[in-house]
Amino acid sequence: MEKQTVTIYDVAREAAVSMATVSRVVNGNPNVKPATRKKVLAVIERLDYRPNAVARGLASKRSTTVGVIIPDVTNIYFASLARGIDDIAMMYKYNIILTNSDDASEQEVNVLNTLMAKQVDGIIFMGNHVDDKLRAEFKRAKAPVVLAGTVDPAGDTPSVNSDYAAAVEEAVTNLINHGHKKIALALGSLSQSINTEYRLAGYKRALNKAKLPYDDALVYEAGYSYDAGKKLQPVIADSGATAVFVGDDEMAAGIINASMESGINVPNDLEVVTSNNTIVTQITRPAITSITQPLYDIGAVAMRMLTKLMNDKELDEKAVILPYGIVRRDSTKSDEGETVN
Amino acid sequence: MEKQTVTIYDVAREAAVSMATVSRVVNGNPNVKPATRKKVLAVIERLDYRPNAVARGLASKRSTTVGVIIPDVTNIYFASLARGIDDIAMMYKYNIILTNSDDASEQEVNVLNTLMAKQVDGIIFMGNHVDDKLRAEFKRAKAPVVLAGTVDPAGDTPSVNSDYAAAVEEAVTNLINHGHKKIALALGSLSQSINTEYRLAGYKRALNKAKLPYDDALVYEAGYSYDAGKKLQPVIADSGATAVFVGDDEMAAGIINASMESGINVPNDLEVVTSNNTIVTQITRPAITSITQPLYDIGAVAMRMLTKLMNDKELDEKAVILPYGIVRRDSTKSDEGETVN
DNA sequence: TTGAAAGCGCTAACAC
DNA sequence: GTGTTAGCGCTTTCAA
Repeated sequence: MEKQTVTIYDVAREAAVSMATVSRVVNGNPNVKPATRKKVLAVIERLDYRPNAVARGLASKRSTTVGVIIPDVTNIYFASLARGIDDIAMMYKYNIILTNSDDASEQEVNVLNTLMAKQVDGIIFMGNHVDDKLRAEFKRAKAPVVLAGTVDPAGDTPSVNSDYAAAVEEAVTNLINHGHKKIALALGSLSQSINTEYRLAGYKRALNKAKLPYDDALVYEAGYSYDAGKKLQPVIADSGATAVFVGDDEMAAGIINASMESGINVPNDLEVVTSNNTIVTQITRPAITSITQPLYDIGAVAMRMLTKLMNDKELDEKAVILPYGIVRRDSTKSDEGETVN
Repeated sequence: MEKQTVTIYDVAREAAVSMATVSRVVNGNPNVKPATRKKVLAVIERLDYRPNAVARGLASKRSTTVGVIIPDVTNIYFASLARGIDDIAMMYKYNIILTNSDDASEQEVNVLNTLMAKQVDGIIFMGNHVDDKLRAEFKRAKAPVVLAGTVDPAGDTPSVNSDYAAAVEEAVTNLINHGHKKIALALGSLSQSINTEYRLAGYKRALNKAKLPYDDALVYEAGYSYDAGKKLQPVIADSGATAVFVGDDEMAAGIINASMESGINVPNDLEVVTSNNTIVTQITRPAITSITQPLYDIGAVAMRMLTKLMNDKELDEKAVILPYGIVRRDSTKSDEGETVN
C-alpha cells in the first residue's frame, strides 16, 4: 500500500543512461544532447519521477529553503512583510519555513537554531527588538540573515526599513503647524528600539525644532491593541493634549472611538495620526490620517537582498531605507505644507 | 572563512564511541549506559555539534516538516488558522513550510508538488475551493492532507470547519424574526463551495422555514473587500432589502459606512450581520453583529489530526465541525430567542 | 549496551 | 556529451 518512490536511479536504468545524465537534465544543465534529454524526459514523465529535494539538499548543501521568523502571523503589519518575502522567494524558487516567535527572545533563539538545523540557506528576521543574544546567534549562523521591518541600531546585520524617525518627525511637525502645544505620543513598549530610538526620537526632534518643551508625561506606553487605545483615551484627555501620534492603527481606532463616544470630537478637539495605514484607518469614522509604509516592498527587498547574500554577492547597501508617505484623512485638520517623502 | 560543520562522526571520534551511539543519545534512545551518554553529551557540548536535519531526513525518511498552503497570509481569517496550526506544530516539533497560493488552482497544484518534493510529512490545505484536479493531487500525495477552514463537499479528505450553513441559517432566522421580508445576502464569489453549498444553502433554509420567497436578485456576488462593500451598498439600498447578511467583515464595514453616510441608518433602516468576528466588527460604528468561529482552534485541531495521520493512527472523526456562535452588536436590533450553538 | 556497515537519493568532481 | 564514483550526514538493521 505504501506508495513506492521512483528514484533517479530508476530513471537512469529505464532510459539507459547514467544517473549523472538524468541529474543533468533535471537540473537543466546544457551539456546534454537534445536527443538524450528528450529520451530522459520521456522516462521521467512515464515513471512520474519527482526529484527528492532532501537528498538533493544533502548532496548539494543547499536546501533552497529560507527561514522566516515572524512575531505573529496574525499581525497584519508583519504578515504584509511576509507576503512580500514569500512572493520574491517563490520567484527565486525558494521555499519559506515560517515560524512565530511571539517576540520572545528565548523563542527567537530557539527557532533560529532549528532553522539552522534544517539547513536553511538564509534567514529573514522580523521582530520588535534585537538583543545581544540574538545578535550573537546571527553571527554564529552560517547562513546569511536579513532584518525586515526590524531595526537594530547596534547591528551590522543587513536590514530593510523605512525611516520611522523622519516619518514621526514629519507627522508631529504637521501637528505642531496646526497650532498644538501639547501633543501626546502613544506607543506600545518603550523597550523596543523602534519606539525609543526612532519614533520617540523623531517626536523629540519635531518638538525641538519648534522649540516646544518635551514632557515625559505625554508619552504613553500602553501596548498595541484596540482595547488599549480605548483605555488610554481618557488618560490622554486628562493630560490636556490636543493631538496624539499613535504607533498602531488599532490602538488609534480605540482612541478615536472612545473620544467620539465621550464627546471629544476628532479632529476638532483631538487630532490623531497613526502609523501603519492598514484598512482600519479607512474604516473608522473619522478615517485616520496615517504614515504609509511600503510593507510589501520591505519584505520583497529584504528577500532580494537575501538571495544576493546566499549567492555570495556583495550588497550595494547594507541598511536599505524605503520611502514613507503620509496620507491625510479626517482625523486631522487640513494643512498646507504637508510633504510626502 | 567558511564555518566548518561538525558531524556526528566528529563527535563519535572525540567521544571514542561509534556513530550509532551518538545517534542514540541525540535521539534519546534509552539503550545507552548513563556514563556513555554523559560522555557523549559532553563532547557534543564542547564541539557545539548540531545534528543536520536534512541528513536525518534522508536517512529516516521523515522531515519533521509539514507543508501549509494558504491563499494569502495577509488575510486575517486564514492567518488566524495558520497561527493555530503553527502553535500545535511547534508543540509536536514540526516546522511549517508556508506558501501562498492566491487561491489559484494552478498555483495550488504547483505548490503541492514542491512541498511533496521537499518530503514534507503532511500537508494542511486552506483555500476557498477544492476542485477535481486538487483532489486528485491529494490522493496522489503520499503524505496525508487535512483541510482547515476549507470545505470539500465531494471530498473524503479529512477536514476541520465550523457549520457555516447552520450559522447563516441562524443569523438569517434572527433577522426574519425581526420582521424583515427582504434580506440580502452579500458574498464573495459564487464559485466557492463555502458560499453556494453552505452560506447560500443556510440562507435558503432560513427563508424556507419562514415561508419567505427566495429571490435571486437579493444575492450579491461582489468580492470580499471594504471597497466592494461600499460599492455594493447603493445596490442593496435600491433592492429594497432591509437587512443583509455579509460573508466578510471588511465588506460589511464598507456597507455600513456607505449606508450611514448616505443617510441609511444601521440598524434602523438596515440590519447587518457579518461572518468572521474580526476586530473590524468592533471598530465600525455601529459595531457589527457577527457569527463567531473558533479560527485558531480550527487550525489547531487540523494540525492535531495531521499528527495522528502522520503517525498512521486512525481518526475518530474525518470531518470535524467546531461550534460557532453569534455575538450581537449594534448593527442589529436586539432580539429575544437568539441562541448560541 | 555498543559497533559495523549498508544505505537514504542525489550532486559533483573527474575521467573518458 | 556521458559515465563512474565518491561522498553529503545521518538512521537503522544486524551482530556481537
